[in-house]
Amino acid sequence: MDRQEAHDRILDAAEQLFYGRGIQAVGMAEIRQASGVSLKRLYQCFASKEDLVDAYLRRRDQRWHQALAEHIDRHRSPERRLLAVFDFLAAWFDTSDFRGCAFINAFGELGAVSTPVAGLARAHKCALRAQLRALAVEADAEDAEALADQLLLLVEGAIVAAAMRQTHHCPAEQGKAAARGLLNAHLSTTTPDLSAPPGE
Amino acid sequence: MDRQEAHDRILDAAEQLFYGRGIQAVGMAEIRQASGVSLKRLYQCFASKEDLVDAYLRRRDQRWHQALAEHIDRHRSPERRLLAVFDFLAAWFDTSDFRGCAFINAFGELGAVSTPVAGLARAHKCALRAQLRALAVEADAEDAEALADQLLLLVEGAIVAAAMRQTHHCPAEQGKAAARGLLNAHLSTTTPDLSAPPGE
DNA sequence: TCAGGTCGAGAATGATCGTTCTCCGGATGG
DNA sequence: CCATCCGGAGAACGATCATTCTCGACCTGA
Repeated sequence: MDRQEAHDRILDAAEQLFYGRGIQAVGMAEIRQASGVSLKRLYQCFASKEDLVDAYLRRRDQRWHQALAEHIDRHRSPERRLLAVFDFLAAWFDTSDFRGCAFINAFGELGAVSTPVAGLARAHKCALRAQLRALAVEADAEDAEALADQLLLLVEGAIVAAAMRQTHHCPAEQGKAAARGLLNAHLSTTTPDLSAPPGE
Repeated sequence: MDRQEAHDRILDAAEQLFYGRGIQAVGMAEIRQASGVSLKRLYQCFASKEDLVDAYLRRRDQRWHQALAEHIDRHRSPERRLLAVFDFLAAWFDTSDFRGCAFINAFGELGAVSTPVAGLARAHKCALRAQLRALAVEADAEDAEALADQLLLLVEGAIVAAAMRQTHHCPAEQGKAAARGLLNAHLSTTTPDLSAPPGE
């Protein structure tokens, strides 16, 4: 097993464990065991647990945004692209190991105590807002900034609600419905009513 | 110092520390020092850290909901009462020690590892939804359940966004604006447009 | 004054954790 | 065949933490 493979296996194990149980709840020994990499190698690849956490969050951020972008890019019409965000969420929420937003969780756990973690969480949300803003601009919203802000609330709210839900009602559907309403409101002076869901 | 006062001082110190820095980041010794209560007494009042965390979350839940209800009850008109939720949030977000929702944070940190914590967090959000539902019913929304769900997304999203924000834009205002839009949409068949903020 | 009880301060205990070190087997190069 | 390096397994170290224990001071009631 070469260095690169060890690196990846460690990061895979760390992601699954950190995300699934919380960062402070999993020790380096457990990551070692789950990855099948020796402790020595582990510390060659990542100088400290802090480094590993950093790498975990960075890779997750990149993958998450890429997956979201791919989901959006399956659609052409600006409205559909915007609403596709919530379809992406719905699919994510149905993942068997879904446990909320890794960044919200990490921020709640370590945000007050680790500036790097707080910074990565903020950067993740900032990038999400930029993505939503771009969609709002595409959709010709009157005030794209305001729409982006409001959509961000819906997205984050849906993620939190989905993480804690006990019922099977899908917060992504609720968010999508709300987003349709907001989008419609932001377009109301120039375009026809979109309140009724278009067939898809 | 009698038992009751010790109990309260411990809980006060624990709340400030747990909320401000995260539960696992603060040790019993620090709570002892901050509360000025001896370790022996601390363990007489709370049999374990788990107990203390439980009590912290229960008291915070009760106080938070009571403060919200009081804020709502300053208004009479159903629309005002509903939107007052976001004024409550705005005031909360401006608190100097604001660090997001204690329950979202606790859930992210311990939800996967402690069933009591997960249960308390879920109960907190469940009560919030019930409160929003009541407001939606008062306001004669066509579908109070759906409106409550959507408002819940806005509230939780606003809390998360406020916890992480770097700018001084207030997510509570964004949430309020979005809520006005949603409320209006839910009333559109029966009542006049409320999109324009009423003077207050 | 004494016996009994309570309390605070902080040391002791036992567990866990991040990190480093030791030791050994095996691969490699001459 | 030998010397050298590298990696794996896991013991060792030092720190921290939750929890308990010790000890001495202080109060109380007779």
